[in-house]
Amino acid sequence: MYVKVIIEIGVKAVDKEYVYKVPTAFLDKIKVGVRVKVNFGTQLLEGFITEIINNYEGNILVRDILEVVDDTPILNEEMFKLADYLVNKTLCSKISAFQVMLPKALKAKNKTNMHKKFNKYIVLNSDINQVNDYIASCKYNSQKEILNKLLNEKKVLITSLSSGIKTLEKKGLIKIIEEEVYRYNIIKDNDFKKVSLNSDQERVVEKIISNLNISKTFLLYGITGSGKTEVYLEVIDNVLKEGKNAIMLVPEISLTPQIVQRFVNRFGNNIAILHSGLSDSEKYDEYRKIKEGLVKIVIGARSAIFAPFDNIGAIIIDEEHTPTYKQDETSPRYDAKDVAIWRSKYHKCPLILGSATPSLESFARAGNHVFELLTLTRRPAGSVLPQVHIVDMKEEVKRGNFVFSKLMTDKINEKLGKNEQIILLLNRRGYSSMITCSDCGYVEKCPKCDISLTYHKTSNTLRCHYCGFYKKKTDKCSSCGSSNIKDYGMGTQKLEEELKQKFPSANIIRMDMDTTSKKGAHEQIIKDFGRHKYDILVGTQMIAKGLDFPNVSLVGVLNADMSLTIPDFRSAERTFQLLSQVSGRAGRGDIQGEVIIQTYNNNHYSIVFAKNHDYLSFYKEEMKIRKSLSYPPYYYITLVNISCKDYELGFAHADKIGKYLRDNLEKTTIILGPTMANMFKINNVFHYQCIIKYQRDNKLSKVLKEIDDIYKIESKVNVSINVDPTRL
DNA sequence: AGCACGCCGACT
DNA sequence: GTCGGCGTGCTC
Repeated sequence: MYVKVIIEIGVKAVDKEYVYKVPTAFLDKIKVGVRVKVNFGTQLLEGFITEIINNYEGNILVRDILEVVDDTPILNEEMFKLADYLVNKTLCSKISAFQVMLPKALKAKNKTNMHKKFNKYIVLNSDINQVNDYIASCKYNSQKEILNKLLNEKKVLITSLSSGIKTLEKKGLIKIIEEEVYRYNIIKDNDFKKVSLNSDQERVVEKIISNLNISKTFLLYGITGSGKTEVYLEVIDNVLKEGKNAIMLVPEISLTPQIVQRFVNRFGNNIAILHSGLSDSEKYDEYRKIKEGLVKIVIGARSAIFAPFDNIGAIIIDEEHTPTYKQDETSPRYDAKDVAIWRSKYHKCPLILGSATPSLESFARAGNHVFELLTLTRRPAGSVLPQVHIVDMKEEVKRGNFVFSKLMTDKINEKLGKNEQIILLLNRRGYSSMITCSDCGYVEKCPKCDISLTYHKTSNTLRCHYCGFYKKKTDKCSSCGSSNIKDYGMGTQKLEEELKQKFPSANIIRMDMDTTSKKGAHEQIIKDFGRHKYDILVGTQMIAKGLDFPNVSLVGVLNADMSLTIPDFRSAERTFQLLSQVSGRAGRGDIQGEVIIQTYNNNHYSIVFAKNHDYLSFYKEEMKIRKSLSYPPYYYITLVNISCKDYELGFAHADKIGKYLRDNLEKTTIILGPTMANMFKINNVFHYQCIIKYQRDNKLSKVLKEIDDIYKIESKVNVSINVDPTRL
């Protein structure tokens, strides 16, 4: 007897089935889906049995299986089929498809920290200039890589002490810290009372539970405060009554104890929570609880969609528009929504996508009756929407107010005087440099792609990283003629200084990547702010979720334009979503909330429609633009990224790939590029990209596979393919 | 990914 | 003379 085995190596070149012989002693232990230990080259490795075959007729010398690891299969039939789907859809390796479905603890190489409660991290221990000097003079690539990573990420999780880390620690450039792994400890509140549903919610719940045994996707479009969570709770309740299980995805950022508490109150300890704060062994514990049927509900971020239930009754994806449901960085580049649709078909159960600001893709699908649209439009009685002011910063700048408009200053003083709290939202700056007019806020755009042009210092040009269009940088703003144009951005630090100077009596807390890198720091800040330890909370997007504080009467958006000028065709959509979230947070009547949005683009439709809580008008306007420029949802997009350490060689291959795509895809398909990717040079590797736009192309998947196959052998040039990317 | 093999430069 | 750097190639 022989078996086919997929080896546990995450490399495309060995992503195939290898045949091994089964010694007679193991004959009864061999099953498809169990792990085995085998010799592979000179190494001892683990792999998964994918097929049992009776005889092998190839002429390769077949080796023996050394050990059978599991008594019962790790992979079931659904997982095999789902892996096939992922391989086809995202062009990932089979082993990476298996790995994404399983906890890391099952990996053979993962022998560290199985029972530890602490994670080890490395952080920088000296100033940035010193680090940069060291990088410039150091000849060891591993050390340079560590330092570069730390410069980008500030804190890096480590599983072992490499010699590079040891050396850097000895030299005092970095230090190793240990942090307790954060754990939820939520106890059912027995005093809690079930909220009764209003007629709107009842109608929606009825519709869903009358389809509990059908694979069907619902788009639950419910304005902020309309009670989507009660609908989820009720649907899950019905699913459990049928003896089935439920999966609910929420964005990592809103996986807060408060949300979890509501589910625990209703369903007790029937719930597994999967979030990034768990250690590998804790994730493994949760996985086993799910697999062994000890829990009926899974709540978690993106990867929780793979929860190994074998009788799913409903899948819910809350805040479905959130881009993090798509894994863009690492293979498999899957979209949890696609996996959810696949699983809902497999299990014949409904999928509910909920949002107050649905993605254009989902709303368009609802319009085409691919999804069924359900709406919740009623807010609870007594709730009052905040008053939203838009401030034109072009006028303010003329008066010398660069950071705080007059209205913002006055309102902050007013609220401080009444002992009420304030949240200030500082949009994070885009990742590439744009040239902004300080007088009118105009950012030069590509005439063909309608995205911001990025400034390239070396050639003094403004370039579009979608299509390659470029023009020389001029000294005058092409909108207002002002010569006051520069690479302008307001950092959190500058803002903080100005805040302290202007409002010296206020207690201010900052919340961003720097202040929340410690586990639990995020929750601590929210808790402290909720207890009014601080008057003003300043932060980036991450605070937009947690604006539900009864004593907050003013939310200020300091630079609404920052997300608008990010060179991405979805920048208007992202801006609308963010501002809607900020403006839709209703007060309970006792304190009237106010929102101030500062912007240079005060007439931009995404800002105006967000102020008016008008999703439908935004949708219509944005769809027109998407249509005229052939963007999603009218066209699909696939991104081909070509990277290479050698500038010339990288370009040559990118060019060749571009030509190949043009020659072999259908004529209706649009191919842009190759261009230099937005982040062109990272860690001395050059990145090029081709953008493929298509409505239907029967040749695409074959052509992409061909390219992928060629470059998994080529070692100097790396090609990664991203189907339906969330950003370009 | 590892690990071996193999081909060049700077050391006991 | 050799130790060790990392480019290349292979793994049932």
